[in-house]
Amino acid sequence: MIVNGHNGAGQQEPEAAAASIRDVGAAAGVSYQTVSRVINGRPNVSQETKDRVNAAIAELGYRPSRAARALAHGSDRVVTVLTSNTRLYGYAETLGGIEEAARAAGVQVAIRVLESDRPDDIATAVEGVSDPRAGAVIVLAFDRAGARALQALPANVRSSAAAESYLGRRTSSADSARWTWFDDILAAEHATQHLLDLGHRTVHHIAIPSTTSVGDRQRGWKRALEAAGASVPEVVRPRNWSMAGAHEAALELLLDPTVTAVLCGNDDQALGIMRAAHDRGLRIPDDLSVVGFDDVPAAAFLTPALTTVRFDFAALGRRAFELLGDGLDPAQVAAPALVVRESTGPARQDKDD
Amino acid sequence: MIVNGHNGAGQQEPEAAAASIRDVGAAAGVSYQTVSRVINGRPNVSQETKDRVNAAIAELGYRPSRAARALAHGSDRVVTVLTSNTRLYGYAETLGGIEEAARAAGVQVAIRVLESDRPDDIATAVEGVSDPRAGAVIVLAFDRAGARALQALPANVRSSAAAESYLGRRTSSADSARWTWFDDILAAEHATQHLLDLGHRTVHHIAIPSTTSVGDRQRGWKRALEAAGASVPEVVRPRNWSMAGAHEAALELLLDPTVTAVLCGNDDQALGIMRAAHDRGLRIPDDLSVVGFDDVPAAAFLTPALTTVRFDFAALGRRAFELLGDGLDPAQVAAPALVVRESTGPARQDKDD
DNA sequence: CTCGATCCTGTTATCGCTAACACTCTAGCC
DNA sequence: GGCTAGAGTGTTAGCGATAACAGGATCGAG
Repeated sequence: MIVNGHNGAGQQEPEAAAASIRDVGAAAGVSYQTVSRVINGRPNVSQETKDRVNAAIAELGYRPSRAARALAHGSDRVVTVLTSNTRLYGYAETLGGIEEAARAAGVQVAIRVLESDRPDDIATAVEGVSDPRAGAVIVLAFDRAGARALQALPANVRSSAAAESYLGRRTSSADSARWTWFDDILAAEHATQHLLDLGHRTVHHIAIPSTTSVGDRQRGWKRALEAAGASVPEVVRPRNWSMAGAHEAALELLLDPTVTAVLCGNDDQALGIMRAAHDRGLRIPDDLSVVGFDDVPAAAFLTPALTTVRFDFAALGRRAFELLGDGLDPAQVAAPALVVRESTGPARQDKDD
Repeated sequence: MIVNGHNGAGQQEPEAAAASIRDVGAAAGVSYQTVSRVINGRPNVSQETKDRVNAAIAELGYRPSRAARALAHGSDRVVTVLTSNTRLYGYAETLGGIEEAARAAGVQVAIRVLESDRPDDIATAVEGVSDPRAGAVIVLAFDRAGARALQALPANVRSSAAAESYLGRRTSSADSARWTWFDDILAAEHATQHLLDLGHRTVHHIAIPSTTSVGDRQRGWKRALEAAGASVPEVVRPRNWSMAGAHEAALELLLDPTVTAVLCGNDDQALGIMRAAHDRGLRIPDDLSVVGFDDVPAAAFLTPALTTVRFDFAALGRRAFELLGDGLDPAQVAAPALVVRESTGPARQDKDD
């Protein structure tokens, strides 16, 4: 990253030494302040001067220094996204939404990933992005690491957060933070209800890590079950948030013949379960109904195509970016919607028939 | 992003106004230069002074200004990744690798996505990242937009590139750029050979967009076919780089009963084809063998599990980051490997039997 | 007891840019 | 025809840090 400032050839070589605003001014025969005016499209510069300056800029290959600009101006147009993951669908999609909105606003986006949810790692990460004079930060608080980072953020840095649900009610963090979230509870309730309506006696649930011990998806699932008077099976907790983990856990779960419907924490898990069903000789949806969460692109092309809850993560990201501005109240993005495809069907009457 | 600098309450409120290095110095009763020394772990500062300064820093909640530091030091520890996409598996994974390496090196990572491959969009994007005094840039040159951005990059900005193959031989861009790439040709050759070995008369190919009109995957496929003396079918070009596009194109292709093996440009396309096979009543691998590229996490859990070529994109990203340093020659990352699973099998003797 | 070496700390100049103010013209006005 | 408004440009200060040099103590050695 360190650029060697020396240039043995002196000023012969136009290449090596980066031109500054003063060089441009000198070349154009105007003060460097006038150059600044031209660059920033400030009024009161004659067309002739403008042309001369632009010509000098082109000739010298001049590019303004971001650092100097930020320093003089007192702020930099940057958002830093604080997240524990950049590859999982929901995270990547949200990040994409933030990026789109930021790009449209001419704001640069930086990423800082949280290596773990250990307090010292969180502290280090937060430390690095907490330059209050620089830009803003958006934290993806979908998991514990994110939630902790959000709380660790100093009150004087401009920030907003995208979360699985409204954490404001549970956190001590200041009002300075702004939030966007999905109504996970309602979404899970609908999905569970869909399965119940199909005639399933009850619905099993495979959980994903959450910001809290009990995630909102789990909460909604339980609520629907209780409202319907169905029994509430024990929640399955795979050893990790991956397809392999879900597959492993499902292999175990599917030994139980009373399991006819499963609500998965996300589509990756659903895929793991579908494979486990295949491994156990179970047909979907005849023997087992599966519902996912997220609606990843692959969901529609699987065989059978996956019934899942669609979330507009990109919109969530865009919204989180907007919340950085002033005068906006926390609000939800478009409600999640259940997309019924082929992986859910009527309950079989009795497996042992 | 603009922070309001005024603070009605004056200095009563320790919260609002960001402390500078001078404030810390004043609070600790030393010059701000000494504070700088403490912050940067420079020698020749007494322990007592250090303690006093650290206490003042903690009390004032002081954070150094990135911008000021960058300006004074002449460079900023930032890499900007220039890419046309952040969500597709290969891109996201490579970005992840870059991020890991950068984080380990204490370098911040920024993202700039290319909205299109139109020259003016490329120019705008390149413009924004070409501050030679700031950090370095890594371009993901997997597609045309990326390749163009790479060429448009001024010679005086430190950069490296991750590409589908060694573009150096085709581009006019200076030596200042450094490269990492996979051997796509060989990988495609192996995959095609695998299918041929299974007894397939020939292998059809669905292409993905490339930096050039003929991608290296296509090149390797053709080479294997010719070496085996097999006929070279016309390449299928879906209307876009998505599952839906591949699905659509495959629906058409599979009308042809002579098609028994398909090499897809990537795993997403493979999924689209597998679904199309299902829609056409074809069984995999009995009636049709399918091979993908990338080895996305889902590949192993599909039913049937997908035979595909594994690429270590994260390693590619890490390598691209390393190349930013000095004294390294361009080199390839671990060779791609064919992972044989369930989607490929012996050719059926004759469909019309 | 004086002197140079070593430690510690302060002073000054700069990085490249923007903001605020000052100044010089040229018009347009009564 | 002197005066004011405002366009066009230059001058002077910083922004918050680092780097290079300068200076005051402290200390062992001759």
